[in-house]
Amino acid sequence: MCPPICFEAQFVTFLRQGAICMTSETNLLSLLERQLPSLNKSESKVAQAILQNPENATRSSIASLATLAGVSEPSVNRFCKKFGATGFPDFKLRLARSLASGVRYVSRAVEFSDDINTFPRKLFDNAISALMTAREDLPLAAIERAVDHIAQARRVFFFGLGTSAAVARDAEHKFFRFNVPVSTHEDPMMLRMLSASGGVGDVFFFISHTGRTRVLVEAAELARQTEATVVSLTHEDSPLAAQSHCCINVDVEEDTDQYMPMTSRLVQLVILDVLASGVTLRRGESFTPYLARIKDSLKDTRFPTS
Amino acid sequence: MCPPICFEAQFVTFLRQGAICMTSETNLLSLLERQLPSLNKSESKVAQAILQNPENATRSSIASLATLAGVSEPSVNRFCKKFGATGFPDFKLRLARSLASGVRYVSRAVEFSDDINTFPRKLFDNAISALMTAREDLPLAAIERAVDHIAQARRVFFFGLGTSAAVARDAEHKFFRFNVPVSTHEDPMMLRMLSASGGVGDVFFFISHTGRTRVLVEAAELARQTEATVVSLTHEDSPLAAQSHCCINVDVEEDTDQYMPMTSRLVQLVILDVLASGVTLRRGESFTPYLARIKDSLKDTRFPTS
DNA sequence: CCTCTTTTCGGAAATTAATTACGTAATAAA
DNA sequence: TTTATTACGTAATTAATTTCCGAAAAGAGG
Repeated sequence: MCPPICFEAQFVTFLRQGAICMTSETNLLSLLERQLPSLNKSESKVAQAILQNPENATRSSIASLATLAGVSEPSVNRFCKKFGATGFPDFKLRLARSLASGVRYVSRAVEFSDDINTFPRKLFDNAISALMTAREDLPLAAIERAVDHIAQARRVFFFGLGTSAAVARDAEHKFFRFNVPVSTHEDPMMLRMLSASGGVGDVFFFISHTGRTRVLVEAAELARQTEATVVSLTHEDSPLAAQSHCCINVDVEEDTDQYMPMTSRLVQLVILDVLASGVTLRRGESFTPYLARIKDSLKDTRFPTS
Repeated sequence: MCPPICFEAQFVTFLRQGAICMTSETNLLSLLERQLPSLNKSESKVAQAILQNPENATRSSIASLATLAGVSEPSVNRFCKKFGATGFPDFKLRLARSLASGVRYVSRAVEFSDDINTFPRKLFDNAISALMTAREDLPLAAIERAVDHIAQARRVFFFGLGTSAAVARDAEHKFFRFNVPVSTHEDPMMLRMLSASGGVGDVFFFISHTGRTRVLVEAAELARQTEATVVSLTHEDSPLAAQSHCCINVDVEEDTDQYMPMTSRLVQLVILDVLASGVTLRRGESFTPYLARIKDSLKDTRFPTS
């Protein structure tokens, strides 16, 4: 057995030989793409073969992949080790995981060269990846405090502008069920006046992707000067967050589509679902008949199921 | 080589022997859990060993897993085949995929016993899984036709009620950018009157989870009697779909949360993103400065980034 | 309770796959 | 041109998986 120092030396050698470091979270596919230019001949053959049909690569043996790439089996093996795997099977496993995470490209903008077969998938990929990222790092403490505030609220106001107005509207459709007066407003004058009118037990819930919209920040300032509680669903490092008693951080990597917000609002919506569920749980099991009654009230508005 | 009939006979035999059918999308972990009671002694040992630490199972060889489960290697192999894999490595791959999808349980409702550490994750899991399911089966043809209609439209009306009203509002915020008059309405009277007022080039876009809301279906009928085009984003087998020239099927497995719609609207939103992107692509690259101008118009409403 | 049938399961061989060792060719450096 | 280094493949080795077959256990019928 080697003493520890020996292992270390081996590891240094290993790095020298060009091992490619990868955090466990990085997507293997995109790593391959990025590294492609820096690989040597046979390695890049292997990389191309894999990228060309990654799904297939996870199913093949080292022999068939080697044939496909036009290299020898040891080359494939070396390739795998270079990318941090212990060997070929391990590499396949990592690859499968990357594929299954479903999001082939970490986050890719739609391009004008895309066609119907590519861009819808990209958009779904982006949406999924945004939710997965958010899931990994949920601000549970803030969520819990927000639930506390809402569950005890006398009134709740949801304020959002632009895309966030739709989110606020959605929130209104959820939270009215809790026996608390809920409203949404978009008129800046109303925002200011309502904010200034806040009192104990009022919750002003601000929704904003940037957290920098003047109208909202100023309304939050006004609300802050009252006895009311200011909750925000926005980016942590923003003027709006600074004005909040409780900020639920939504730090979605900037939307890849340049011209329309896409993914951030999805995360906001799911977090609002979380809050609504949190309040429901707080209300306790005895509350469900009430929710059921609300739901049933819609029965007669629909055509019966055949 | 066997003639086809032989294969078929083999397949029947295979099923007789208790092969467990699994669509490619079902989560392997939950399948294992479900089937656990119906397995025989050694099989259930294997299943338990896997469920107890699935992550570890993907990393072990058939030998170590067999030892861990206290059975022989062939038993593990038979187990794998029973679950549709071609063998142990293939099974590991499927398992890895299931794990990586991150959504351990296909779709689980929040329960009153849940706490802050479990229910937010469940909701995110459900949302992600809904989007992943939808992504696998995108109605591309319908999407393409809808994009055609919208891209050529003279006017577009987005009609949705309840939760779908928020979705419609979101759509409005996207589609106004295309130089086409867009509006959203919730008043049933307005819906009827507007629908009846349709003409060539008008697109009536109905959004509904159930596709059975009377008000919407009736409005669609009225619109259908005009020269206008009726597009719907709803369930394929619904009265609303029946009234549509073009129905984009959203077939999200019924929301697990009993009292509030959760996941279906997310899919609807992303599909609307897809449509908006589709129209943008149709408009061509020369259109982007225009989009940029719209975006820039908001600059002065925000506090500058520090 | 016994016998026969069916199913379950593991041992060992056979097969297949992956890895290592080593040598040659190619490339870069001296 | 020589030497050192890296890149790559053949062949040998090792490991892992699968198949085959028989023994044991569990049920079915008498």
